[in-house]
Amino acid sequence: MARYWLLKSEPYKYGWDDLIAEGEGVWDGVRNHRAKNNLAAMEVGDEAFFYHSREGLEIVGICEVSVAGITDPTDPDGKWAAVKVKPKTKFPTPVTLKQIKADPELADCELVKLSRLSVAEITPDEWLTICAMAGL
DNA sequence: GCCAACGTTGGC
DNA sequence: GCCAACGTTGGC
Repeated sequence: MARYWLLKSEPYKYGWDDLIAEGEGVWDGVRNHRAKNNLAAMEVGDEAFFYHSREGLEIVGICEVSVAGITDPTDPDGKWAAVKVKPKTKFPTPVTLKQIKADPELADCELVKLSRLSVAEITPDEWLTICAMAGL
């Protein structure tokens, strides 16, 4: 069963444009257990929103997990998880955090409630709602 | 730049 | 094993 996710990144470190330029990106550097659990639960073909934190504060597009269940190459102990993602769809209209917070259907999502979580799970309902807001 | 929320660390 | 202190993250 495919699940949905949200990946946060600071655009000045690694933004949507960087992912496009590379074609495929390794999602590593996660040092939070809950985020790690989410990473470890991802499967090839799962889709994830790409969210710009600190700057922009909006979901800019959708990427797809291309390789799942790898160990973080930046972790010398090999304890942390990582995945590879490929860009899939750029949103016609980015969905801002403000819009998400303003929508009662989305007010409970991990992104809003756990603002410091860098890898969050998105329910199918939330997924559809956000896609609709993005103009897809 | 500030501060709230969360995670981690270390003393007991 | 508890909890206070500290560091980091991320929205504002």
